[in-house]
Order: sequence, then structure tokens, then C-alpha cells
Amino acid sequence: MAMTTEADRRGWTQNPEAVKQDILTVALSEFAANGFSGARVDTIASRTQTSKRMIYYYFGDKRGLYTRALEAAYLKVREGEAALDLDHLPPQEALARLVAFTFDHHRANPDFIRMVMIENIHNAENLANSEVIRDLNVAAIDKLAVICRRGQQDGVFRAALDPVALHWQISAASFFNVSNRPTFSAIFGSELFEEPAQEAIRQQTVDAILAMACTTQPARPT
Amino acid sequence: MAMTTEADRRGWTQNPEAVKQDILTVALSEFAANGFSGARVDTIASRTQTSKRMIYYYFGDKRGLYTRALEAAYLKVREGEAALDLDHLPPQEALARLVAFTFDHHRANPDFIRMVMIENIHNAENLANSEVIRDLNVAAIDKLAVICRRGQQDGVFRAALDPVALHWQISAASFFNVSNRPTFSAIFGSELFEEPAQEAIRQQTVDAILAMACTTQPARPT
DNA sequence: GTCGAAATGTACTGACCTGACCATTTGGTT
DNA sequence: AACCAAATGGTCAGGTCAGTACATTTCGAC
Repeated sequence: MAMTTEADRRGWTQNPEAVKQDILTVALSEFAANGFSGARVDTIASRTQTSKRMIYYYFGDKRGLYTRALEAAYLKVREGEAALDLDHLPPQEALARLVAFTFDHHRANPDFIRMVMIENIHNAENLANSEVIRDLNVAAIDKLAVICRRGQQDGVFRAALDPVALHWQISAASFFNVSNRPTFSAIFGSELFEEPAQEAIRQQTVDAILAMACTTQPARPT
Repeated sequence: MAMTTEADRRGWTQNPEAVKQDILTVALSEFAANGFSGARVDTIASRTQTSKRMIYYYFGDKRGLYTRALEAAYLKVREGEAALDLDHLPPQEALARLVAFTFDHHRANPDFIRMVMIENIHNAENLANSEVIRDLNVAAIDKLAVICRRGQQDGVFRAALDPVALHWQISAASFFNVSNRPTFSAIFGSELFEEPAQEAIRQQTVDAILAMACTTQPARPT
């Protein structure tokens, strides 16, 4: 809300960067809430400090705005991931931390999840044209690849371990946990998505991923 | 296509059941392809043997049609699951089969997956009002609950094993594999979703679920 | 064969929504 | 202080789309 960035109000009026950012933020939330066709440019404009005119001035058309909002969502999430430093930890520990972090991070960013869901509905046609996003994701998997290599050198991870397949498994659990919460809790109740149960699922997921990666099974309670 | 049901062409014209079914089938594919707001009633009508008038006559409005199409999708999928008989197998084997089957079954029903994705985007508001769907899903989990109980009585499954949590894990992998294929393969390439790799992921998933359920780790190759 | 309810066809409306047009202001440059 | 490009405001045209009005046909019941 009152987060005044350095780009804000320099002279008085006319601050292109702040205007663009304002539009993007509103657009992200509107697209995430309603999907591409469900979102209304007029609604976005009205929730903005500026007018619809500016949206078309800066982003060309609705699709252009959507694509930029999608990129913004990825950027924000990957930014959070970048803060995580795992190089000083032993590989098993590092992997466990990464999984737990991803699980929590996805939960904390439902708008990002929704944007990816929407993009999947549209067969990733917009994402495919964005080299920005591809780069971001390749960077994200590098972190995992490093952990894998270290674990394999130490002999604690299996030789056949594939970072992309591992990323798939981590994403599957973390993503599904947010994306399918509405239908799942409509059917089975919402307890599974509240605190004690979420903790258990997260631990279960960490254990499962570790078991996949490790040559010797790590000790497990119960 | 040429699947002439007993309801087809009795006298000549006027066959309400066939008309409704025709509309539902087309609607399901249109909604699955384009989402709720993206779908066009006119498009649905034109792909039908009948007219838009009939859609409103039988289904009231767009939302009514959507809800019925969603139910139809669930019905079709649960029908396929019901054919699976696992009671004669030992619990571990039964669970392994169930996981592998679910994985394949989801892959074979992308329209169902897309409808559930869309419903999640809309916060399951339509699904919540459909007792038809809740019943179907409760039935689906009963099958899993039986396996769990048998395994626990035999002492091969952990006592704390929760059927709903297990269902969550099975669904997460099987669902994500279809739902996020577009974005995932746009970023990392499509090899992961083609034959040799899919087989590996499925096996990995089966192993992971079994490891979660079992007291003693089952033997694992490599 | 007549009658009424169910089923169906055609054309239309009113709202909505994207995108464009024309004019004006702002701020930096010379 | 004059000028120009960037930024902005207000308005509306053109098209789209969900839903409806009005009419006719079908078919089973009696």
C-alpha cells in the first residue's frame, strides 16, 4: 500500500516508472484473480492511480499487459528464492532445506501459482515467447544441479539422479498444495490445509524427496 | 464419434436426452479448452447438432451448463476408476497398482484435469454446490481407505497412515504431471513428458508413495 | 384427430469491453 | 522562452457476447 519506492513522486506529476509499476501490480492481482479473459482492463484501470489510456500507452494491448504481469510474478518469486544460500550445507541437508523452502514459498505466493495455472490453461503460449522467464527458471534449476553434483561426489546421492526430474517432484508437491486447495478442501474439508496438517505434509514431502535422492535411506521417525 | 447410444434417433426428430448429451459433450471440450469466461456459448452451439436456444432451454445459463459439464467430467473419470479391482491383491501390490493406474488415468483424461484446474481458478465455487461430485470423490477415497486398513492389519503399513494425506500425495504427482505440462515443457523441454521419461517418473512416484506407506522399505533397484 | 405440453428455430437486444482518436499538459533541451 | 517528445485525459466507435422474445413444430394422451 504505502510502499513509496525511490521512483515515487520526483517533481510532482509525471513519473513513468512508478506509473508502470502501479499498473503492473494491479494487473497481476486482477489477472491472478480472474484469468486472462475474465480480467477486465477497465477494472484494472480503475484500481490504478492512472487511466486506461496509460495501460495501452505502455503495454500495447491486454495480452501485452498480461505477459508483463506474468513476468513480474516470476521475477518476484525467483527473487525470493535467490536469497537462499545452501552451498555451505552438506548435500542432504541442503536438499531438505530447499524442498521445505519451496513448499513454504509457494504457499506464500498464491498469486504466482494462479498465474502459472492460468498460463497452463492457455498452453503456455505467452510464457513460451518470454526469454526472461526461461532464463529465470534455468537459473533456479542450477541451484538444484549444484546440490545434486555435490551429493553425487560425496556418494550420498544416486548416480542416476536427474536435477530436472527432481525439480519436477519438488514442484509437483509444492505447486499442487496451493493450486488444488480449493477443490481439494471443498471435497475433503480444509483441515489438510491448516497448520498441523500442512506441517506433516511438508515433512512427508521432504522425506520422500530425500528417499528418492539418497543411496542409503535416511533415518525416519515413527 | 459414431457412438450411437440407445437414446439416439427414436422416431426421427425430437430426442431430448441425445440433445442434452450432445450439448454436454461439446460444452465440456469448449470449457476445458478455454476456461469459463474464455468459452463462448455461440461456439458451443455451433459445434452442436442443435441451437443456442436449446442450451438455455435445458441448462438455464452459461454457469448452469458449466456446472453440468464439470459434473460430467468427474463422472466419466470416476467411472474409469471404478473398473479397477484391487481387493484380491496384497496391500503393497494394491497400492502400487493404484498409484500407477491413477498416474496413467490422469494422463489419459486431460480434459478432466483442465476442468479441475479451471474450477480451482474459480475457487471451487461451482463444485462446492454439487453434492454429486462430493459423493463421487468420497467413494474414490474409500477404495484407498480399504487398502490402508488391510495394510495396517498386516503390519506392512504404518499405523499413522492417513488415507486422505496419501490421496493428496498420489493426486499431487498425477495431477501436476498433466496440469503443468505446458509451462514445464516450455521451460525445460518436452522430453520429460514423452515415453521413456514418463515411465521413469511414474516408477519414481510409485516408489515414493510406497516408501511413505510402508514400515519396512521395499527393495529398490539401481 | 384434437389438444396441450414439451421441444425447437430465428432474429434480436442491451450490456459490455477492447482499443483508438483527438486534444492537452509536462519537462527537459537549446 | 521556445520547442519538441514524452506523458496524459476524456470520449466513443466497433464488435462481441450472454441471454431473450416470439413464433412454430413435434408428439403423446385421450
